[in-house]
Formats: sequence, C-alpha cells, structure tokens
Amino acid sequence: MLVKYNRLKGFCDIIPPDIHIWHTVEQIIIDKLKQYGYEEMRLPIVESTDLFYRGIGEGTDIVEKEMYTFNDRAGRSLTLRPEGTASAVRAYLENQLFNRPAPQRFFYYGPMFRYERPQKGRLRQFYQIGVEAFGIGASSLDAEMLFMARSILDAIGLDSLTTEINSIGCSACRPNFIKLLKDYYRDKLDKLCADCKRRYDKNPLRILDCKVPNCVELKNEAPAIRHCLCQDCKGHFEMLIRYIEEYGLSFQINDRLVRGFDYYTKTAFEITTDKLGAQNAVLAGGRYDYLVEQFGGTNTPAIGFAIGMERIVDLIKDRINMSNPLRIFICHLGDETFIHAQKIADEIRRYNIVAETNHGSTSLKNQIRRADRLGARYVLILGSDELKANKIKWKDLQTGSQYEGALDEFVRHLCIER
RNA sequence: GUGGGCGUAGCUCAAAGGCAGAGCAUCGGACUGUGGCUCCGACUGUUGCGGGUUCAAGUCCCGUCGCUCACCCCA
Repeated sequence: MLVKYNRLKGFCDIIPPDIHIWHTVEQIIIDKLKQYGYEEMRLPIVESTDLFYRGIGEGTDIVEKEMYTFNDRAGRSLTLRPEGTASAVRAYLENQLFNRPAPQRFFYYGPMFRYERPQKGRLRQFYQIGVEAFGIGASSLDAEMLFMARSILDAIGLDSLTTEINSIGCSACRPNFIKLLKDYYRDKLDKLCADCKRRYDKNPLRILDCKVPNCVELKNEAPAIRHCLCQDCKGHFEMLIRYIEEYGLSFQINDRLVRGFDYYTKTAFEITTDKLGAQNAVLAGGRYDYLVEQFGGTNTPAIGFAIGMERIVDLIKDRINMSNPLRIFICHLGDETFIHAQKIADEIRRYNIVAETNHGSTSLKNQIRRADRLGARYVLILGSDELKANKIKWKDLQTGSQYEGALDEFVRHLCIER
C-alpha cells in the first residue's frame, strides 16, 4: 500500500502477535539470569564515539564502517551503541561497582545498532541481552556461564543447538600464534581467496574462519591456537574442559572459532543452530581480561556473552504455545448501558483479567462475533432487562452455555476457572 | 561496499503481448437480544516508480527505488 512514511531499511516494528512471544522470551531469560544472581543495568543507547573506538578496536570493521556516528549540537562525536560490553565496563568503573564482592554480575537489555546490509537474522537495529561478570579470572566462572547459557536456552525450549568453545590466548601467547600462522601462510598467499589475502595483514585469525573451499583445505594443515597457548591459558582451558565435561554439558572444541572484537582473551564460545541460515549464532561471548584495565580500572578479569533476541524469537516462533489470557468481552444494548458496562469492566480488571466493552451500537450478534474473533472466553450480556434486574448474563464461548446472576457470582466463577 | 532472487487488492498468489482475477481477511445481511458452520452481498488497484519497444505491456527492454537471501563482517 502507498503510505507516506516507511520504516528505515534494517529497522523493524515489533507488533502483535509477535510482541507476545518477545514478552515471553524476555521474561524467561531475565528470570533465569536473576536466579544466577545477575542484576540489571540500564545503559544509555548513545555513548561517546571514543568509547567504542577504544573498546572494540579501531581496526575492526564495526568501528571502521558500521557505526551510526553523528555530531551533537555541541560538536561532540556520539555513536549509537553497536554492542553493550564497552558501555557495561564504562558503567562498572564510573559507578565504582568493583566495590561489591566479586564476581559482580550484571545484565542489560536493549537495542544495538550496526550499519550493515540486512539479511536473515540480521538487522540494523537489533536487540541483545548482554551478560557480564567482573572480577574473577578462574575458569569456574567460564564454566558457570556456559551452564547458565544452556540453561537459559533450555528454559526457552530450544533444542538442536551446538555449543562450540575455543581459547584464543592472551597477550603473552596470541602474538606468537599469529606469527606462526603468518609463517604458515606466507608462501601460500597466492592460493588464498581475495578476502583472506586482506585478512592476512589485517586480521589473520579470521583466515581460519573462511568458507571458500581452497582456504578451507589449507586450514587443515594450519597451526591451531589451542596448541600454542602459554601455560596460564593452557591450564585455564584444560580446567574449563574438565568442569564442563563433569557437568555433562555437550560441546565441541572448535579450533577455528575466533572473535570479532579486539578485547577478547582466552575462552571464546558460541551457541549455534542449523535452522537460521547463515546467521547461525544465537548466543556468543568470551573472556575479556584486559578491557577494564584498558578503560582505566585496575587489573580486572571479566567474561560475558550476548543473546541475539531476534534469532531466538525466530527459532521459537512457530513452536511456542501462546495460550490466550482469560479475556472478557462485554456486550451491551442501548445507550444507557454503556457506562454500566464500563463500570463492570473495571470491576473485573481488578482481578487482573482482560476485559473490554463493545464500542458503537451494533446488533448483539455482531458484538458476540467480535468477541469470538478477539479470542474472548466469556461474553457478558448487558441490556435494559439485565440493567433493571441488576443482573448480568454471561456466556461461555467455549461450551456455549449461558448463565444469569449477579456480577459477584460471575467473578467468583472466573476465579475458580483460573 | 559486492552479488543473486522477487515487487499485481490489507494478506497469499493467478493472469506466459490481447477485458487485471481468485482464495483468505475485513465489513454487512440471511438471524430486530446470542458467536463459530453455511449461504448471499459489499469493499479494496496509478500491477513499486520513471522511461522505451509495440496497434496493444502486469508480461519484453533500460533505468531507478524497495524487499529478500548470500558475501564481507557479526549476536
């Protein structure tokens, strides 16, 4: 249809009935996070551009060409947040949250913005629930996070998911590995795809993530970072594996799993599905032990992950059982009955039941039809006869049976019903 | 930024150069105070937009915009 204004490319209206799925999923995730001791932080959507430059890394694609950056009226460069971790770390330091006992656990929920070409499972404005825990470097926390991640997805009812983990080392061992990797590829550069040739200089770890057949083949002989870790990282990773094996979590070690942002260290993980097309990660995260210090704090290890809400909703959409809430529709006949119907509706709403009255004068038949299409369980019938007798009629649209009595009786009936 | 596919009624889609259609949805009636089922009726169009070819274009050609999937990158 020809409308005057359209939503922007990559931006989305979330409307009924989908919004009900969102509410359900949000509730499940947030409840579970709280059970694990996580507390919400509400963070600004706009931050100083510099926060992301320093946090995510200047050389990354996100910072280079995917941020919504603009100048405000005072000429300051601001950016719509492309991710949440940088803001969370800023808030952690700015509000001195490190004074609480470690680990300090937080989550946040809201839209993120990246200027990318949209595709399945990817929008320019997309919603993430981010989870961060500060102050503990031990792999027990990594393990707990993985348990929690799986337990969240289980609670939502998702299955056929794969948990992949890897360690991408630290400042002590990663440079050595990158050198080794570049040594390996140096005389094979002409066999790599154009993208990988670019990656060789810019982000060599990403060569391991390439899908071009030639590059995949070359990868088989390439060194794996897991075998080049320093003592600390190696021990950390081995301990993590032991924990999650003992816990009984199914997972795969993926040597080619890397991270897009500069701040990640040691543990990297991703939970993927094979049902979403190319954008297959529903949850991803990892450890970032240097970021707090880099932002001016004391040496504080940290780990976190983010859940892609659109992807979760996509996965669950055709499976979730959206049971209708108990809903009452009040039919009334004649002008003098409308206000009376409104008062009865208010009375019913006090019991946290959805109640609405008909608007516009139309036949009782049409009113009941309207109620039926709305999915109402009961209609109340309120005409001049009922008004005179100070009674109401109510009809159960599921069974078709009809009763007459005082409002109290109906309300009592409803409470038993629920 | 690059490449593929698709744009016809509110929605899903027909019409293979010759009168723009169907189903669903919506609204109303059959039934004046009783839903669903059935039947009947009403409604909706600059065929995304602009140009070209043709006696004739939804259909062919060019351009453009939009949507979508994939690459890049990433949740």
